[in-house]
Amino acid sequence: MVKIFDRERIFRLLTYKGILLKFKSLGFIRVFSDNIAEALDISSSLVRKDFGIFGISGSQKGGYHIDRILEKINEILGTGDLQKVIIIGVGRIGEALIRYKGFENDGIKIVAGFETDHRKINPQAEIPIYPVEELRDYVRKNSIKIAIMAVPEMVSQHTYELLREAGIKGILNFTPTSIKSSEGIVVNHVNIEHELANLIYFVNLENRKDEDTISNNQ
Amino acid sequence: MVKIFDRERIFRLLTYKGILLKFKSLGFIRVFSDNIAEALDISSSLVRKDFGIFGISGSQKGGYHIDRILEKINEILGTGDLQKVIIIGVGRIGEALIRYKGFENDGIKIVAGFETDHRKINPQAEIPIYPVEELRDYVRKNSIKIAIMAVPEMVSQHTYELLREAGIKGILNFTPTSIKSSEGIVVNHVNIEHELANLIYFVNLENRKDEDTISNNQ
DNA sequence: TAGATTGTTAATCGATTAACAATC
DNA sequence: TAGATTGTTAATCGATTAACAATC
Repeated sequence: MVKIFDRERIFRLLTYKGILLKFKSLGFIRVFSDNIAEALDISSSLVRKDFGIFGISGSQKGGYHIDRILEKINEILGTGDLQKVIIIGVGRIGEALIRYKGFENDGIKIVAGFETDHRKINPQAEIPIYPVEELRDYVRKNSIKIAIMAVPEMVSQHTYELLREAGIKGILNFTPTSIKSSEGIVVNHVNIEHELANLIYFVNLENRKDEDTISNNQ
Repeated sequence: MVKIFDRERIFRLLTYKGILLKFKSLGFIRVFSDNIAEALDISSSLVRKDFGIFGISGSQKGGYHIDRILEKINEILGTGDLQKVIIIGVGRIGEALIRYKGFENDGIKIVAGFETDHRKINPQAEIPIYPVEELRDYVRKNSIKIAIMAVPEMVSQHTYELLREAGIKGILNFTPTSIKSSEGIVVNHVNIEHELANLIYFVNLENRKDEDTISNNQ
């Protein structure tokens, strides 16, 4: 049986990975749940609970072996064989992502981009840009499962259909449109407007709290 | 007293806003909690509960007035006066964000960028790019509270200190480094690697579940 | 041994959902 | 009136935390 972990826990696993790599680079071999907790501003109970759930064990004397945790995390995440990802829509954001180095840490590689604007097509580039017409064939030939969607809002629904028909199983959606994911397709959203608006809300809240405090003192 | 809503609820509020603007553009004047729930794949109980918490009321006959919900949402979010945001780090991602139109919907405007690379400085541009040395003055003179951090990972901690000293109150962090937010500063992370890795996990999970099903049938 | 940490259980907390009375 | 929807209460669910026995 495959255990199913929820989104938050998996995110936390990725955060553990990050901080453990940092600890490792600083020369540490082992960590206590407390070290991780403090670095990430969570409780050590939660760290131990997570590790328990993920089947990561330590010892009462020396805590946890960093390398052993990392191995286990990679195993759970299925890191190992390189994950090939394509980008559909090579505008500003698409291009920024294509050029972005640093996915390699997690065994992720962006292998191609797809565009409707013919001026951007460039099959000879290091990361080739193909016309969207070739999407379907490319996805099948290279058994691509993951796509990043970075097209204009207007065509997002249509693009979703294209990806679905091409056989894509997971989409990271940079479009502001919320897409109802259908049968067997996972869609995750990255909505920068919402992130900003959320941040602004909490910053203004701090202000308002301050004002409250002041008026309460009067 | 200022009510404090949690992160998830505020995000949902933003999603409500999006779908309601869509409904409105389709000519609708009113909605039922059910319409919203179905469009967003959540329960109508939750929609009504949220609305109750946010002080949005409707009628048993005609549901909710879209415009009235939108007004209330904007009121809660504090939309109205334009929110000025700066970007520190004008690399690929920073540049993509600077050029990105579409924040205006939420009353957000990127007003300036800051860079260490002198070749990128351009104070005459539509959205001017200044040297980081001018950050502090600019932030104070223009009472900027929000910054987007899009610098290389190596300098993220240092950049955080710069922003804090300049008086920034909220940071949207595009860096993979997890920053422990200190006194009175809100830090939100956008970690595209993690988003991708998370997506990949869930897609692979679907596969593994399928395999399980097959092997169970044998 | 004394002290510290893991692993785990039980308690707590909070968010979502179900259900339904009140209302139009 | 009959039917449908809101608003709200109580039930459920699940995740986090506190606490502590077991262990090194």
